[in-house]
Amino acid sequence: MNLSERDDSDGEVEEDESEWKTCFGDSAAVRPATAAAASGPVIKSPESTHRVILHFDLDCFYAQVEMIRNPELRDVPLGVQQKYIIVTCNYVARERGVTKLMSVTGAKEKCPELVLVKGEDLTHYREMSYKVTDLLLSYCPLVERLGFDENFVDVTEMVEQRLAGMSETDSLSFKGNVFNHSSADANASHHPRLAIGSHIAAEMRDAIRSKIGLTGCAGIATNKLLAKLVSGTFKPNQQTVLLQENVGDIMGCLSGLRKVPGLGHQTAKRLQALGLVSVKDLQLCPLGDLARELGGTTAQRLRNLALGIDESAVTPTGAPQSLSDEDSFKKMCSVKEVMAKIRELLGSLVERMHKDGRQPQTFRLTIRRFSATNKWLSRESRQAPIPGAVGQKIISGNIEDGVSQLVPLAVKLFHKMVDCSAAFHLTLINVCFSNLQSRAPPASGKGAITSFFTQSASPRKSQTSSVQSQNNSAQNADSCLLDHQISECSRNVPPKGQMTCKSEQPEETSEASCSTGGINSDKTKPPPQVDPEVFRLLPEEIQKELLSPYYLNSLQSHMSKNDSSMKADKSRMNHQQPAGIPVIHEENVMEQGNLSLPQSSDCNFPGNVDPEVFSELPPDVQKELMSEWKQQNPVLKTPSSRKTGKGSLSKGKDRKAEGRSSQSNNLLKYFKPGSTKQHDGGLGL
DNA sequence: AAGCAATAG
DNA sequence: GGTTCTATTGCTT
Repeated sequence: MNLSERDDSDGEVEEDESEWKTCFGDSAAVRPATAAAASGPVIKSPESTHRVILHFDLDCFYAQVEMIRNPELRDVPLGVQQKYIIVTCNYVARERGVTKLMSVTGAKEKCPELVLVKGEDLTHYREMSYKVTDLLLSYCPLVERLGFDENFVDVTEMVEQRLAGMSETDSLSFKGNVFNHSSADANASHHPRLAIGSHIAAEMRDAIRSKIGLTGCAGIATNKLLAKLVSGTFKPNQQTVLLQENVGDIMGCLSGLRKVPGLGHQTAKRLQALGLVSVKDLQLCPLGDLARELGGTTAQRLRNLALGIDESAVTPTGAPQSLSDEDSFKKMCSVKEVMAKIRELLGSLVERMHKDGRQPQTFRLTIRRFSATNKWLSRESRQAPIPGAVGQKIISGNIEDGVSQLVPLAVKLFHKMVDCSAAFHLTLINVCFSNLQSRAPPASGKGAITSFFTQSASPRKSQTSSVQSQNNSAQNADSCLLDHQISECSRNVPPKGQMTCKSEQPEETSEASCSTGGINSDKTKPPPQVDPEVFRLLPEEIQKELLSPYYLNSLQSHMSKNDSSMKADKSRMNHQQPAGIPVIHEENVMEQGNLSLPQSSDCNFPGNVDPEVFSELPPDVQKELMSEWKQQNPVLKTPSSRKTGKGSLSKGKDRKAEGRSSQSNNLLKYFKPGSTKQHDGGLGL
């Protein structure tokens, strides 16, 4: 867990603007899949600056969780320890010089009174983490997790609804900080969407605090990159808006290439080999040079990142695609020890798997061998299918049996990697379940569709259950306007670089009292949990299926499930279009591309890609896209390999979502009674 | 489908 | 960049 500081050294303030011609965005945004809405209109716009993206980042997450579990830790310097490392610490400890990723001995030297809590077991953190995600999901379906303590939320649709319901934009204001502006300076009526976004962010942060008890930062901007960058500019427990006119500033403030999210140290090294060390270097580097070194699409993507351009979608994360447990140690060199460790790890993994409810199809064992050089690198793994019977055992709750049956499999894999007739020295073992399948619906016939809906019922029971009470009360957040000081971590920490940011003072959070639980918010619709709009669009047989007692039952027992990917699609249509040509029709964008869901016929050449746009792409990019598109089709196959003609429900979806729905892995396929509508009801329409 | 690299917190 | 314990995606075979 790494709630890293962003030390913004100062940098040249660079012009942003222009350069639009280069902005082909993230390649992901161009994929037929992501471009969503197969039948939607192609909007030619350099970047979707009308989007409103939120990034949430909890303050020293592990430490906060521990302080909730034991309130006596609130005011003492607290460090969370994994092995011999302080992975994070609270702000009291930070004041005394403790930093993240410091060795325990080093931290004790700095701060002898430091209280340590063991944090190797992630269970509690994971649970809290999902509570936050689920709470955000109760507002809006487009929530993407990034690690345990960060979430992106695409609130474009919510913003549009509120905007449409407003008579005058004069009364608008920004909540929280505005990057590089004083409050007097920033005119909210010039940036109505971001202004509304800042209010939504404030409401969500307040809900997270009042319902869950966690504080954190938020960034409000027009894409994920910028939202993430700006969310860290005022810490802790504050939020910041980034205006388009300041994109150049914030990118210029980054102290090095590594500060660009998505640019890791390997690519930073390769770029350094080209003589590029600063963000500005990357911005100015001729695309050809970059492309030669990294390939066309990567070159374009990196360059766009350096410019603050990022068309990548907020992709709903859903239930995890794999569950793993691991342990590291100084030395393990006997088979006996290895077996014991594998058993131990499998025990907790199987239990987690059981709670999840899905059935794993493949098992993987990973080891790390000791080696003086490159000690941390070098993980090796072997994986194998899990026999169906074993998988059944796991989910049926027979944990002991499940473990016992997996051990031989693990041992087999172990011997594929380690020759036990020779000496060995391991420093880590990891066990992992992946290819997680939801229970196959007993129904025959339209298997794919059925599972598309029913699978949602089971996953993530454990994590989600806690939110059930929150669903109802969440809509309340809108009307919650009572502010009150709580100040816990209320120091205002301005960015180190020079930014004349005006802040709301130590940001206060609105206090409880507004969280009177949701009374009765249940809407009863044709099928109670289904967005009526979406429902209307479905083919009749699917409508019938949704109304079947089987499905309704499964839904009703899982009211906490929200979000439909179809709903997600609808909103995606509005803002995720292939980019490419510098023509801006921002005002029109939102009207178009509604409700095209079921149309998407079977044309496999992406109907959503404008041939004109395509033809203007660099040849190598064209080639890459073509080959990607070719690979789309096989992905459609369900485990039973049928293409399910009417299964074209998922046609316009992005590849990730596609894979997920058909491979059945996760959650996120369920309906919740108009989540956004409920929230917007108050102020929106 | 398998294994690994890169990226992330 | 290096600690830990995860998790995801994309490349290569």
